[in-house]
Amino acid sequence: MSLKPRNLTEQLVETLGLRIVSGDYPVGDRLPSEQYFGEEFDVSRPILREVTKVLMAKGLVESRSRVGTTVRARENWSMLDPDVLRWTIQSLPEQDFIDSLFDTRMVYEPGAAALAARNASEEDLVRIRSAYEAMEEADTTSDLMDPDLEFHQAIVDATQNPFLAHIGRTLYNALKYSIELTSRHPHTHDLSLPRHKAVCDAILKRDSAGAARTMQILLEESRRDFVHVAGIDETDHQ
Amino acid sequence: MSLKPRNLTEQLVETLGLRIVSGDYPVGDRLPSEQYFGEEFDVSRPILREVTKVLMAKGLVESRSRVGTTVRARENWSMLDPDVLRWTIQSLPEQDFIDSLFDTRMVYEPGAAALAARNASEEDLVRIRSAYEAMEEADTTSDLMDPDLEFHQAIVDATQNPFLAHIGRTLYNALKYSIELTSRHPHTHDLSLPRHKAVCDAILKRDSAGAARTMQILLEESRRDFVHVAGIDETDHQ
DNA sequence: CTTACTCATATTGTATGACCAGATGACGCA
DNA sequence: TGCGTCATCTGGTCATACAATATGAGTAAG
Repeated sequence: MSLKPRNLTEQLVETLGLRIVSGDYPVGDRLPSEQYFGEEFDVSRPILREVTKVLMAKGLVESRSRVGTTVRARENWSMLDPDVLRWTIQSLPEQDFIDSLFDTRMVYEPGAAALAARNASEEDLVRIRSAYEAMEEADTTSDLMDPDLEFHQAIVDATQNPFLAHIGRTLYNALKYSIELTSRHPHTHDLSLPRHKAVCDAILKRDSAGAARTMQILLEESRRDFVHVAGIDETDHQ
Repeated sequence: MSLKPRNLTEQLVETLGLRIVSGDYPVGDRLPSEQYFGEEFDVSRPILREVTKVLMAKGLVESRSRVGTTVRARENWSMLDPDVLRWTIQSLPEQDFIDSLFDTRMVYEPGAAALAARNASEEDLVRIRSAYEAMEEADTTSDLMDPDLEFHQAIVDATQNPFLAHIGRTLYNALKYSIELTSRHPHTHDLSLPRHKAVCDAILKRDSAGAARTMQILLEESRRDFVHVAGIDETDHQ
């Protein structure tokens, strides 16, 4: 996934972005000059300049004319940028990432579900139900992932709010990438399907309070599934 | 604010980004070639290429080799990117933007406040209280804005969650920019200060349920203040 | 010895021109 | 009409050059 660098610039963005997020170049420090990087990677300066511009666009660095390019403080990084997120996953301990991710989901997804119950169009409702039905038909936990994410995405899209929809899209992609990266699918609870159904039904009935409540329960359980997997993994290593 | 294009690339990013977000180049359409833009703006190709890379990094366009650069679907845009947000504000009807923004805040800020009540460090608590005290000392509504935003920022930072902190930072900056752009400060309600105090106290007492509840009330009121201003403005124009 | 100035250097900003390779679409041929 | 060929367009990459200024070392003045 996303490991198909189509050109030199993307390759270098990948390399340098990961280095920065990993802390190889500490916050506040100046990056090596364009000329240096040009020699290290054997690419021309225009390429390096394109790379720098991309990293600037993602908030990782800032460039001052005739001075150099410095790493910006973490709070300026575009944490929800797909690339930054991916680099974060690759360089952070997995559990920390999962914790932050689920904290975020639990903060905003119940409210998003409530809003979706109010704002969803007929097409949105169909999409949500379809996603749920696809979950019912999944055989293995890995088959379950895509419809599951589609279910959640359909809900946040149904809020009709571009910010919420975007946040959801980004987080779910990150979650998916994280699962694929570790090849460890969460151990799905038996109650998972009924609880998704509860959320689905609440939204279809446009019961926003119920949507929020059931979504919260769903997320708590989903989080436990992840913790469970992580726990198994740790004991395996001992 | 942010109207200080330091170099050609940033100028052009500003121009083209705004054009795209405004819909001058429809979604799915191909942008004019690099050569064309080079002639329209009288800049060299490397500059145009840097601009394109930046717009790609923000999710606005995608570039396929030997084919062209096309505008991506809106759901791929990095809606929380400061630049994209600014262009959105400039091209969207203001009320739509405010609505979306407050919907988002109301979805995630009560939960963030609750999390902050649990996770805040001692420094965070001091910062939150200081921000509140600065609000008390403000004389005019425009003096109130900065401490107000700092108050909310301090709270989301106190969650210790990089995603939530980043979302907050971005949205508050957008809100600030929107206010400054229209020069219309919200008509602050008399109960605004006590209600901020309620949130502050709840977090200081580490009462997460109380923090969520008081924050929700605060936001509902704050939203009304904005609607009020917008209403006044409309009647003025008639 | 301290301060102020000068200047070479380093570094980013910009432009030009060139070549490559692949996607595209028009054209001509069967 | 249908197919294959090919000129053209477009982005990808490179080499090179010059501009402009922040920086810091070195120098001169006090």
